[in-house]
Amino acid sequence: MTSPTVGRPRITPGRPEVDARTEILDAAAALFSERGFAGTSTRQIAERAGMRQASMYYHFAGKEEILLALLDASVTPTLDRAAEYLDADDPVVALYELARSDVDMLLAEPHNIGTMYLSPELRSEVFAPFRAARAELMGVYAALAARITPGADPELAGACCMQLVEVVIPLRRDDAVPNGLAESIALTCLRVAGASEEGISRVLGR
Amino acid sequence: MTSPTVGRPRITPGRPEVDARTEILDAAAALFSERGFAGTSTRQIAERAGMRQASMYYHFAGKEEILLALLDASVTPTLDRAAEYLDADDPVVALYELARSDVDMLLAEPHNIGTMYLSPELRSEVFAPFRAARAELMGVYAALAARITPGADPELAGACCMQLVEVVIPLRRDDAVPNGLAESIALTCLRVAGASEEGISRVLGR
DNA sequence: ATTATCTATAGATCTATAGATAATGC
DNA sequence: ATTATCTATAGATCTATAGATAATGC
Repeated sequence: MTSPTVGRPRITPGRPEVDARTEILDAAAALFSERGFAGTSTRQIAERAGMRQASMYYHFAGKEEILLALLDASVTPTLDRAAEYLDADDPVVALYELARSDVDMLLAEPHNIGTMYLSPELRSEVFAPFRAARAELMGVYAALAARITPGADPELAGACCMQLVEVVIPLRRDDAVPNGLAESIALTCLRVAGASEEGISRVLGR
Repeated sequence: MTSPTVGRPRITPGRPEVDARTEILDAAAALFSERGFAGTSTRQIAERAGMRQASMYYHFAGKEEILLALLDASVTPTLDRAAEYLDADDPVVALYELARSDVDMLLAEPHNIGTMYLSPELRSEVFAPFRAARAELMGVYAALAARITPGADPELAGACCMQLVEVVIPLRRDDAVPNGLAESIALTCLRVAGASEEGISRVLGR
């Protein structure tokens, strides 16, 4: 977790208190978010992380493994939390809280890593676990929406809610995140899922 | 518009009735949508278009110009149409029709070119006109939403409506486009914009 | 001896240009 | 002569590996 005491020193010393792996992940997150996966070279990552291009390979087997580590770190806590909301007593409150916390999570990431979620490189087999986790998250949105409005197409409602949550990605990219965004989007998700005015005021009046 | 009669023949003849420029655009749209801009090489584009890599440069100055042509062709008709809805008598009907036709347009594209809208390569100055057109389209959504619910944040409502319309992009990528998608999404946009039940039934009962 | 870096580089790209060539048109 | 292709290639990457090196730890 700190600069190594062992091993050949870097030409320019790394940040103290941060280990090399974290420096690489942080550099890659910034670059992937801004230029995309294919548009970022291993040299750029290493340079931003304060080391030589080849040194990166001591910590990661390749560029894909770096992206995989970033995506896993971003989706795992989200999914763990979503599972808790699934069996909540009140699906309206649960959907609100789920959407709100997902938006907050996307805002709390040090870089706008959500930009990568739609990236075509994720089609590769390497990222199958990440795609599966995303599908599972969408399933939670769909299940909550189905409990709120039993008649509607739950798949579509789930996709719409997730899509709506992810509006934070372009807004953040354009530095256009307003105050109270998470609550606004969560509320909008309730409307998308067809929650009644009564259900909505139940959430707001807590 | 047809295979050229003049000029050195291709090694493998192109599709008849389609000019080379169109073949290049079509090949690039397919590849950009599937692998992204940086992930697609000029060689891949040319090969899919049935010509040698260098021959492409007779028709386009470079890879960026191909993408620009594709994006322009996709956004220009959309924007022209949007302007007509702006001054409609009934903003609820107008928002519904705008969203519906945008979804239909994204579905009608021969390839899922909407995938490129979030691509980080679009930050380049070359694509400023495209970004401006998108901002203008979002302004139309915002203006209609503001007329429907004067109290709310119009910027946010516009962004949410556009984001919702673009749910068609991941759905199409996953081959999960249900019947009546355009109408469902357009209706959901009305809910997002805060349309009253009365306004919604006005749209549905036409 | 172990660790974490470094330098150097092989081999595979990739983009764009130069210049030749094979058609038609005049 | 004009057009639309071709071949060939320069020059700039880019990824990953091999092997050397400079620290600490034992």
